[in-house]
Amino acid sequence: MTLRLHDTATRETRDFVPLQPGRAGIYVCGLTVQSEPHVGHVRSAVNFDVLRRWLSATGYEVDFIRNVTDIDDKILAKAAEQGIHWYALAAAMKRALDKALAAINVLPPTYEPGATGHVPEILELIEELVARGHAYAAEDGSGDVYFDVRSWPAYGELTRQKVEDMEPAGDADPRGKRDPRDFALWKGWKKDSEPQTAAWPSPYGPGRPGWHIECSAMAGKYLGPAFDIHGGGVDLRFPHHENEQAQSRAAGRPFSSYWLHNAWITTAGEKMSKSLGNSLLIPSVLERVRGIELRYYMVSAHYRSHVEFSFEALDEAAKGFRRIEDFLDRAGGTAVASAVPDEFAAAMDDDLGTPAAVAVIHDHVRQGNSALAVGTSVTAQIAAQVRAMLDVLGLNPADEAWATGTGDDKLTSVVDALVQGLLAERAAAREAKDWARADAIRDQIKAAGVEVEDTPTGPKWSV
RNA sequence: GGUGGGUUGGCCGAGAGGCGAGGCAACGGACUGCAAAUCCGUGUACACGGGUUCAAAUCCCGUACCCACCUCCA
Repeated sequence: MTLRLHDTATRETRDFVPLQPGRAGIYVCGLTVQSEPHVGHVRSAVNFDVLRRWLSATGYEVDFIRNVTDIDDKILAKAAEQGIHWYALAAAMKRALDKALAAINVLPPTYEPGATGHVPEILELIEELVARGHAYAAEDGSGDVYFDVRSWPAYGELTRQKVEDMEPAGDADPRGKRDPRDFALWKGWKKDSEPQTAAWPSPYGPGRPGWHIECSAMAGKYLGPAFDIHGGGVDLRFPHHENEQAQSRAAGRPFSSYWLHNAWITTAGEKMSKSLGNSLLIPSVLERVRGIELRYYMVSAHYRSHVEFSFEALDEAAKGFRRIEDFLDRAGGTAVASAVPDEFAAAMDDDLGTPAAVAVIHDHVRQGNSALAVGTSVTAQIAAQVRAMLDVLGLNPADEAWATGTGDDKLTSVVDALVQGLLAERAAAREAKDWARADAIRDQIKAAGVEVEDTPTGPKWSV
């Protein structure tokens, strides 16, 4: 079986053929750390985390590079507004991002390069482009360096657009540009409005990297001139990815073989944009559902499908996931099967068909529950398969990534001791067929927020 | 104007010519002292109008509405 991926550059779902057998180099555009992460950011991270896990599960050695843009116009502007250093804002938002991603079990990338740490690589690439006649220093003394769109006939190939049809950038500063569509590789330091810490020396004068160039430079450094997969959100297709590809190819680097783009998650039909201010921040979402439930919600939709976020749908997903967890609880054990079922693998191989993959998990859960009812030995085997499938999706409840603090364990044992006392009383009442008394005890426990279920092996409680 | 995507049952959400993915909710049954959980069963779904075909949610033509990108964006 071969993994097939939908390449947005060719608009085809085609076999994944790595440049080197058994290895996969992936570059994903991470975030500009300018504000708290919301569910949209997290969706992208989860989608590509699933890709990475599936490649690993099928035997690939994966180099997963996800950048963090730690300097740009917005970071500078927001920091200035808040009266703090731009790097203080970037660092604080980076910590918030790390926390959010850890809460939904997104594996840390192999390496997470930042723009500010790669100025030499960026300048090297710019110089290469200037030398080849694809970039020029602005003649207005601004210190900017632009990519010359007209010098690269393939410009627009990624998004199938003709340069003539593109709207000229209305808000762009046209100073010194040969064409309004030319974009900045290097931004000259504006000494009147920007702190000195936001400028690095360069042959063009002090300045900082433009937005797109960092990804080309860092992908080149860590994955080489040619690599397998480049990912990001759909909005990045243009201009960001188009520009990345143009820059890289104009510098003689073949760049990415496949382009993957995840769709949006919206609220009230609107894009969850930083500028709209309707962001659903992760900490507040996690007050409602657990991280594993949020992740399940995201994985149950296909990465290329637009999702309309709603708390109702999130709650439903959480219930659906608990059904899986309940089965694993009842089945006991922690064994993980060495291989996932064929239907699951087929679903994943088909452009990461996580909805179908989740359906396979539910099918197994149903079979497992049936097996459990008659007490057959296949139960453990089914549970092990379910865990293997959940592992691929980053949803195995036994994964230590989901482990809660030690305080919880202590609390659990205290509650257990209290509940057990009441359950013993209830058992005595049931023994005496005093149903009214037994139910009263159950209601009393329930009123405290603890559900009691009678199982063949005795009563079980859960919060 | 250019480019790309969408509209599926009460809800979420797959599929991409022929057996009704899966989940949530609902209803009926089994189990249970009663519940819960679980299992079994129950659904005239594919925006609209034409067309192709033995067969269309799926392909073609047209229409409507929605969304994204076109140099801030996951």
